[in-house]
Parts: sequence; structure tokens; C-alpha cells
Amino acid sequence: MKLSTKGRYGIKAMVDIALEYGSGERLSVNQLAEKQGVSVAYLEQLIAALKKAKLVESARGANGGYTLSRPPEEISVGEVLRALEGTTAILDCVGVDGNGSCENACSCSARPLWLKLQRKIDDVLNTTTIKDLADDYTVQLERNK
Amino acid sequence: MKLSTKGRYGIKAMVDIALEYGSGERLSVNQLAEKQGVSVAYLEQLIAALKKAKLVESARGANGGYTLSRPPEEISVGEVLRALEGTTAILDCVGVDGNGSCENACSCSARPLWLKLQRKIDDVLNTTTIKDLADDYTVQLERNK
DNA sequence: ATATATCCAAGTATTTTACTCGGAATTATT
DNA sequence: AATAATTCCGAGTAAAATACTTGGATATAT
Repeated sequence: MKLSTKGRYGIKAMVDIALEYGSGERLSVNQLAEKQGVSVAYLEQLIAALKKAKLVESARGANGGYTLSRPPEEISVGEVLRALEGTTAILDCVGVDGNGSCENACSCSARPLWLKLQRKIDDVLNTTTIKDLADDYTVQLERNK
Repeated sequence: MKLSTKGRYGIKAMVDIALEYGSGERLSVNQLAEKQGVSVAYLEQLIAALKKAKLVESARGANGGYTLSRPPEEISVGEVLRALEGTTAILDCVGVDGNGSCENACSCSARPLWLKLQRKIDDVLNTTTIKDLADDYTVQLERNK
């Protein structure tokens, strides 16, 4: 039940971009990759997924880069993870359209557990926003000064 | 962030075994595998992990099989998953000994999120017991009669 | 022009998962 | 004593998912 690097890098990238929100500044993939110690080419892919999901907007060419397409308080981490990983479901049978994915779903002794677990997970993911993370982060940076 | 088949099959096997608890009956891997439509050889491996973690006890030879080594209300699903998958941590950095696993742990913008998520997950896993699942299951079987 | 960017489709390497295979050891039953 | 049913164990393999890399084409500020 491990989280992929997509999710990890992607969320952190979103926070980095969020920190510039409202400033008019853009962040290039180069800058983002350097901050996180990831390869540019790989991060590019992840950002492409974020763009496709309309979570970020891009400007091409020299001086180009990315900005959030909405205020960070209106972007949940769940949305971001879904954009990156396709789903946040721990099993197909508890995903949005999961009832048909397992023929024994209605007679499965473990399904109530998975459903409960999924509910709690989505609870956290849908109520935590990128702004929450960005705020925590700036506080922490202050403290470490 | 998918759950592996180990976790799925293993939990269900534990519930099946739990249903016999107190009856003096044992379940063989053959019987368990048939119930779930899994290969005997594979399920054997999973049960071996459960045995190693002392969650089940075995009797060898003809008429042998498995029983719970403790009452089902004293076995949390978290214990079972840990026995099967090694950990329930969604990332190394939020596992039991995770602080050293990522050099940037203390300055990571996403870590508070992962910690919160992990806490909620372990909450569910540590407070739900095999008996809970077994009870729900018997109720459901009654209803479907 | 040039340098700096995004954009995009494929390919590959690595790791993890999900199994299979073959046989040894144990025990109830006949 | 023989047999059948069973756990036990270590290795091997196949398939899938993850984590990248490569090689460009296209756009734009300077």
C-alpha cells in the first residue's frame, strides 16, 4: 500500500508552485526539479498530468513555466493525487465505479473494512488543500531560520 | 496506493479461520483456497507468514489444518496486514523507524500530510478486529439466506 | 538568431507482485 | 506397514507496475 513517487513529487511540486501564487511569478520544470532533486524529464511527465487535469497553467517559451490555475485553497490534495495516479482507491472494488469490479463484492468478508478504510483516506485527502500544506511549510521554514 | 493480493487473501483467510474459532475444527489450506478461488500453493505462502507471526497455529498430517492462536477479538486487522506485507506504512518516512529514511524529512512540505494520512489509516487498522469482520460477515450471510 | 522553455511519444530498466514447482516431513486412518 | 492427507520450505519464474530516459518538435522572450 505504498504511495508512488508520482504522488510524492507531484504534491511537493504543487506546493512549490502554490508558494508563488498571486506573485505573478512562474516556476519552470527546471527550477522545480532542482528543488526536489528529481530529473527534469521525469518531473515534466508529472506536471503534464497536472496540466491535463487543469490544476496548473503553463506559459511556453523563454521565461515560461507554471502557475496554479486556481487558488491553492480550492485545490485538495485528493484532486492532485487523482490527477497523478488515476485514483486514490486502495482496491478497484472500493473505487468510484467499483461495485462491478469483483463478482463477490456483496459477499466479501473483508469489503466492509476496505470501504471504511477508503472513506477515512478520502476524508483526509479531500479536506486537506494545497494551501494547508503551503501554510504549514512556510511556518516551518520560518522556524528553521 | 493499492493493497496487494496478499493483504486481501490473507485477511479473508483469517476471517474464514475465525469462523471456526472455539469449535475445535481446523481448516486446511485446501479448504481455504477453494473458498476463495486462489491456488493452494500461493495461499500456503501467505498462511506461512501468518504462522510465523503467531497469528495462527497449525496441525500437521492428515486431518491437519489451521486455527487462530488467539481469540479473534484480540487480533487487529493491522497485525494481520503487517504480518503479510511487512508494514502498513504508505511511505518509509512515516513508518515506525522512518525518520532516518529521508534526509529531508524535517523540511518536507508534504510530510505532515503523509503523517496525518498514516495516522488515520492505522487508526482504522488497529481498532478493527478479525472478530468485527467475522461478525459482520455472519450477519450478512443470514441476510442473504 | 539564440537561448530557454513547454510539449509529446516511445522506449527501457528496475522493482515489485503474484504466482508456480518440487519435494521433504508429519500424522491420522486403514 | 502402507497410504493418503496434510503442513512445511526453498527456489524459480512470469507478469505487471513503477520509475525513469531519450529524442525530438514547437513556442516565445530577448
